[in-house]
Amino acid sequence: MAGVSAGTVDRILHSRGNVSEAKRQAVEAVLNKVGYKFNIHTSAVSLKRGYHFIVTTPLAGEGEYWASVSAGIHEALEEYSDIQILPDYFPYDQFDEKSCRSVFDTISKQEADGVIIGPTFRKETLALCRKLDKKGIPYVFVDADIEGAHPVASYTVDQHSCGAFLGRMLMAGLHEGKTILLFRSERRSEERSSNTLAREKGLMDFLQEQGLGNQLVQAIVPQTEDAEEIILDALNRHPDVQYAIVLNSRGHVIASAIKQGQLTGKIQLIGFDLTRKNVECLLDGSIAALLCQRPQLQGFSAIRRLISWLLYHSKEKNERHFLPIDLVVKENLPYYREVIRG
Amino acid sequence: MAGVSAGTVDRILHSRGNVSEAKRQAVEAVLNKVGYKFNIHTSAVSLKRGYHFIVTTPLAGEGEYWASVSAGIHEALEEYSDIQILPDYFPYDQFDEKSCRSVFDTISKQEADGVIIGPTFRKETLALCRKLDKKGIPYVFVDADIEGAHPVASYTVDQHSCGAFLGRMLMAGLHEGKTILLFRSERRSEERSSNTLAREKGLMDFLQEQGLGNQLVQAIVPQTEDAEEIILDALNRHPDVQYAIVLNSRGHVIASAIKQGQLTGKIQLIGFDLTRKNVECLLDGSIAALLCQRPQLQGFSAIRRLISWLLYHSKEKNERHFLPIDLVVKENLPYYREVIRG
DNA sequence: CTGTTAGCGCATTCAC
DNA sequence: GTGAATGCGCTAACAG
Repeated sequence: MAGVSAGTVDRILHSRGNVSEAKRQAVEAVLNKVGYKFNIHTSAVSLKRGYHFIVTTPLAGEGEYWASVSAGIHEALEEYSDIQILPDYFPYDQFDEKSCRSVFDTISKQEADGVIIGPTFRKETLALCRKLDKKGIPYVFVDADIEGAHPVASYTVDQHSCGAFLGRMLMAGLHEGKTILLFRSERRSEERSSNTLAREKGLMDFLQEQGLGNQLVQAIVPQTEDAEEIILDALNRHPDVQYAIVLNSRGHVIASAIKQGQLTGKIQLIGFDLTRKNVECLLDGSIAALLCQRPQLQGFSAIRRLISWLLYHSKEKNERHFLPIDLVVKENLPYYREVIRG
Repeated sequence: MAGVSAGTVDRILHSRGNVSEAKRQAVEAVLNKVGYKFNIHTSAVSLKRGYHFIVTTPLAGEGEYWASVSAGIHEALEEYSDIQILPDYFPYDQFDEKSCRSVFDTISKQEADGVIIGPTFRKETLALCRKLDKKGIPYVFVDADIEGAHPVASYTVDQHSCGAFLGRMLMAGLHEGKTILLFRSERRSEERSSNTLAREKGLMDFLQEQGLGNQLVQAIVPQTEDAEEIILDALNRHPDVQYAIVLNSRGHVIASAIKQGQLTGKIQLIGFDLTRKNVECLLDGSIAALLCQRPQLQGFSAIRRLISWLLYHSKEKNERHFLPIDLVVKENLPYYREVIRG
């Protein structure tokens, strides 16, 4: 239509240069007129080449949070199976900075076309990102964002809103004179998870605003064998407790203690994440509700975005996507399994 | 690899016949061995042809429920823009059986490659489906399912669970001696929406089970001008009301009355669907929570399924998909807009 | 029944 | 700078 060959159009589409200004304008005019839309799939077919993606997240035990992220990644690979992608997993120990450092070191020596990072340690992650930036390897964050890095995109949840959302649920149900008992996990590492901290701040800010600040008490849960005892002890010390809450995915630990103490139904436990253990507790009634953050959608979106970046340098870098926060109870649980788009 | 030509493989892949049993087996063996995966996009490219889809749902006013379904449909068309699809909208009046009948009549005379149906009237829908069955035109249900029809798939929400979910939320927050006031809309048509009825049954069953059955009272909301007055009157007659609930998307009507009566904050209103008007009420606090059923995902999935059916007679007919039920309050609202997959 | 050929949108390679 | 040729997975049309 513009009187040029396919080669020239290709050079223009991908800004490869070596095109005269006149022809460029002519072709772009036609492109606009016919509403040209890039076809990522035929492009991939034609390219023939495969891609090598590195996925580095905390080690995903079966049925745990990070396994859902992986599930989303696999759904995306299935969906885009016409594009050859080889995922390569590099899990690290989220409680051990050294493990993270050594894994990230290995990664920075690898050749890869893209990296998906589920970050935990800020310093280590930034170091890795700097190396990737230097090599020009695109990367995407899931679950948490790291300031100062330059990812193609990040897929996270606004944890402050998450905490506020929890606060709203508590406020809606809290009876006169009753209290909320917040269980905090003792972290093995010195630094507590930044996601958990942000949730806590969101919750506290909300409760303060609503004048409920003094109805919340706290207890520490150790990672030791006698956790159950300590939890029960805390529950007994606070007979007015109506809600027990946990800001990470370890709600099932509190649930065990609640079952042990025959307190099921007397105390409403609210936790985070649809892990297998938490789901079991939701079903047996020892957990009243779980807040969830679409881990599968995170994984799915990450792959999808890397593909669109690699095949078609689409849009700007540094997109920050905040995914929905879902509330799951026994009644709507069956419909939350493995749903990305239907 | 099987020593046959592409033509033969194609005949086998699409069960077009005219293939000897021996070659079929040989080819299928190879297909399995190499893990062959059909590529729907290159197939569409090669086919060159476009598709004509008919979409028939209740008329979608801007910002209303059915507009979200349409939004999902458009997102899918965007996603699959390499496949030429022409959507054709045939809205009907969901309060007028005759309008539906006449629209469905028109549709049954059209040529189409697929139909998406948002059903309201059982008899009319069944009549349409029978004609489509006869013509061999595939169709998909969104929002509601019709027994006795043979859709390729349906994308709905389990309304009974929806009602139970609402019941759970009410139970969690209900104070001693307080009541729940259920507002029912007077339907212009004789038959009340089957979705609403199923929700109601789910709610009642749940409350009964939990021994809360007698804490619920009811009031009828007319579709007339004086609705607000009648609503306020009902609220005044029941001074113990803690929760007001509505089982359809008209929660904003009750919210208006609540605002009028200066009852915001005193009465917790729970409704359905993220329509524009409801969202406004969520933001100003007159609606406490909304239950939602992913209308966009319904539309998206419907298109996606029709495509996969047409291009690759994949899987069985008659899939029934139940989508998640979400709870939206002010705090998680911002993250629920237009999210299909990220 | 089966193989050949042409062509869809796209990208690479190479000659001019 | 530019175009022509080739090939990716796929399908339709046709020849045998």
